[in-house]
Amino acid sequence: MVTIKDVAQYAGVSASTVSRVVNDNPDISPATKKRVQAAMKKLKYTPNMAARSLSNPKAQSIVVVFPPMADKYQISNPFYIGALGAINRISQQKLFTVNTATGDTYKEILTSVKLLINRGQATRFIMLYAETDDPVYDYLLENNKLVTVIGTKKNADDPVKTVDTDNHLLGVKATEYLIERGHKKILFVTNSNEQILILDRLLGYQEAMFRSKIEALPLFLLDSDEKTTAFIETIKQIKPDAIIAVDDIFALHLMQAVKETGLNIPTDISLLSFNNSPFAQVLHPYLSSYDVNVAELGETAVKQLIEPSMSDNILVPFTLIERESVIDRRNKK
Amino acid sequence: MVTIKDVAQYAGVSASTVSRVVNDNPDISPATKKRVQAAMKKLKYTPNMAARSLSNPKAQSIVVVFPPMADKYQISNPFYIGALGAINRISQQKLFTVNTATGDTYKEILTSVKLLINRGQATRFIMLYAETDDPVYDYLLENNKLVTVIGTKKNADDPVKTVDTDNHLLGVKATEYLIERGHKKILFVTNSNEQILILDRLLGYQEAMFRSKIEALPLFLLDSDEKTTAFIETIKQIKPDAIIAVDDIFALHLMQAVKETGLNIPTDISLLSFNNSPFAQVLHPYLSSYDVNVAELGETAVKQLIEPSMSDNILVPFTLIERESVIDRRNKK
DNA sequence: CTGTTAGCGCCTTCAT
DNA sequence: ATGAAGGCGCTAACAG
Repeated sequence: MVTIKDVAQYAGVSASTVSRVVNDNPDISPATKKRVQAAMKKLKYTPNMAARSLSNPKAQSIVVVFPPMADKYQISNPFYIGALGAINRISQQKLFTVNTATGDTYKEILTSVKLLINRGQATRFIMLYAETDDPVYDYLLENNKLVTVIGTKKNADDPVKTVDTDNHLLGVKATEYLIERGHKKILFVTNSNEQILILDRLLGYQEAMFRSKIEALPLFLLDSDEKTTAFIETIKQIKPDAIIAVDDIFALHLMQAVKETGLNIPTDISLLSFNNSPFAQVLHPYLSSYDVNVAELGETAVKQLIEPSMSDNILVPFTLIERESVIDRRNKK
Repeated sequence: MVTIKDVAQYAGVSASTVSRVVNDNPDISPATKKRVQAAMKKLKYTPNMAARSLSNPKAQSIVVVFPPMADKYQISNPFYIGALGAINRISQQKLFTVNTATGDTYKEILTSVKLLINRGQATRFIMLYAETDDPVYDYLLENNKLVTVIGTKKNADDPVKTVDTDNHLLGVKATEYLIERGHKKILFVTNSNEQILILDRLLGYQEAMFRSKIEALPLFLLDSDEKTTAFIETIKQIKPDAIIAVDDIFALHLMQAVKETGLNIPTDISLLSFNNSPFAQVLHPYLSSYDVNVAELGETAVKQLIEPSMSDNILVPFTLIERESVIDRRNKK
């Protein structure tokens, strides 16, 4: 293994100098900087993370906090693993070590977090979820840790940074996309009305409908199996020409329900959803769905944590993945 | 932060002594051992991992190697995240730090692995996948790292440990389960015949059929969309009373295909699958599926890596999760 | 702008 | 069975 001393010797400088170029210390002459970098490259030097965080305890590690794993649905969303990948990638570049805090319950996650803190002086955290009654979030704040959450903060004045999708805009864009393609009766369906992100999307939908001077249909809340029959009835009565579902997997349920009405997707009803999870491509028609750009979400989170210049609250753009579940109805008239 | 010295002082011993009890050094008197442990507890001492791996470079870290993330399907299997959770949990107990190696491609994963090795002297690895042409596996072996793979080794004499599901037995049990419930014409359907695990399950199926003196149906390989019509034809002709699918998500495709024949699941055809992923509960009828016990797989992997006494190759039991897709046909006669 | 020194928390000889 | 001393690789004052 090649150490900082090897590089120093090879470059004819002291270890501190090498350390300085590694850490981008500004007051170092371009000439020696170049020489040292050449030496590092030549020797294939890679800093030892353990030594690093020993002498500079509060800086070199990022811990990624996962949501409770008891919820298989949530956890099997490739979002989490994708975020981990993205975070890993730039953390490696920036010479940060990444650890993970996991558990089946919030309590276990908290234990995991505490251990990491006591053990390795972890001070930087990325929370992959945002839940209202989450003790981990509270603990981190109480102990003055640096945290950025992918999602929203609990209270407006919490000292945490956030990266998130612009869910309001998402609602607007989805609705406009449908309207542009000749849809008039657009129904917004959700399986929960407790998450802020869902509310935001709904508001976006309503705004877009209003602006297009089309009457918005009331939200249909399908939050239990029992409401499925009511949903089917609603479909038969209202005969919407498009449905916006808040999530791919939920959209799959809707597909099954719609099928029972005898109506066809997408011929009779278009279906548009969010998250672009693998569930979008399980059954035909494959779902058109909005991708929220996990990689950028993850990268931004890391940058917010280690680059002081980054803004505190950032919104990341999304992308529509067009597949089979929405058709253009304009020429049908 | 409380250090080893604090504990030493509090217990009235030297730091070395504390270090020895932390590391289970045998020649330490029971009395002082007890006293030190009390002190540790009292002071809530947790060893600093960075310092630990600095002075004892080759021992304190485990890296978990993920499969390429480009494959969204594979990666969204909660298996990986579940394994990470289990590994995390006992690694924390055993005073090991866990890092992750990730990437979109094998090449990127390899880069990640190399970095970890050069940086933190990582020597212990858990591979979450087993693929025949995987450069990461080769690299790890060439460099004499300690590795256990969750799955199978490439060559019988590779110096790696393995934990795996007994896929042959899985095939046997699944088939027997169906037979016991009065099924006679059992069709085994797969979307690939290249993975060893699938072959093992198939062999298990054939063995069980043979032992029950029931004629085994030929394997149906549904590895492309074009073969769907052929599959539908086969169903109509053969009229199986049960189908074994190699994976939940694949089973979902089969459900859709079967529906087109006019036959009903489970009334006409039972459907049994493997992996017990969240996909099993997306559409009714919810799938009966075999759970492979991720937590134990992960825990065993860690133990194999750090406890010399553990056997090199271990099989972990599985569990059937009964839901709606299989019915008992015995009383129907 | 660069080198020297000390020390981060722990483990491991080497003594005793 | 236990303590003292040195060092792992790196960074952070402090000089100069």
